[in-house]
Order: sequence, then structure tokens, then C-alpha cells
Amino acid sequence: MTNIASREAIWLALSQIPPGKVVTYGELARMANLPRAARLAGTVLKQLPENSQLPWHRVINAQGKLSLPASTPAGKEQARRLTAEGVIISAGKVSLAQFGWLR
DNA sequence: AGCGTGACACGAC
DNA sequence: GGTCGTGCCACGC
Repeated sequence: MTNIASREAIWLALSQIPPGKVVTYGELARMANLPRAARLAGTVLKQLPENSQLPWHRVINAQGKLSLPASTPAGKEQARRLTAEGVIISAGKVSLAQFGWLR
């Protein structure tokens, strides 16, 4: 599996996440057939272009929290988009109802 | 080739 | 509930 094919697999998996649901980095990697590439998922998301249509905001860490600092613009944007989709966030954590889609 | 780094995960304490 | 250590994949120097 080449490095770029892995990135593409992540992109594809990312595009499959429906609005109102969230997945963890590890789950995203599994969806992309890269069971142990949770870290890669993070680096790929980080390098996504601004203009991307992919739902990068639906990816959170295994503790149910947003990995982006709430102090940063991107962090606020992620929270804003999620709540706009009906995802309930309290104290930086996502409610279990929409967590763990595909499991 | 070696070593450090990161939007991570998981099992032990 | 926390913190720590290890394992992971890919990059960059």
C-alpha cells in the first residue's frame, strides 16, 4: 500500500460519513482498510486544502472529544459545523448517540 | 539510515 | 475519572 493510495483511501472513507454522525480517527482508518493508521488519518486531515468539500469536521478522537483546540479558528469552525448538523457537544465531548456509527 | 514529530489508539496502572 | 508507555503510519530533516 503506497503512501498516496492510503491518503486517497482516507479521503474516500471520509466522504462516506453521513451528516449528523461522527467517527474517530481509528474508525476512519479502519473504514479505509488501514486498521492501524489512526495517526495517518490525523495527518491527512491536517493537510486537507481549505476548499475541500470533505466533512473533515466529523472526525474526533477516541475519547469522544474534538482534537482541535477550541481556541483556534479551526476548532471553533468544527464545533460550529457539528452543532449545525445536530451533533450535541458539551464540554468538548460529543454525545454517544451519534458516536460510533458503523460498529 | 537514523531520529524526531504528529488533528491517534489502547492497555496498564 | 487521569496519566504513562508502547505501538502505529507517514514525513521531514
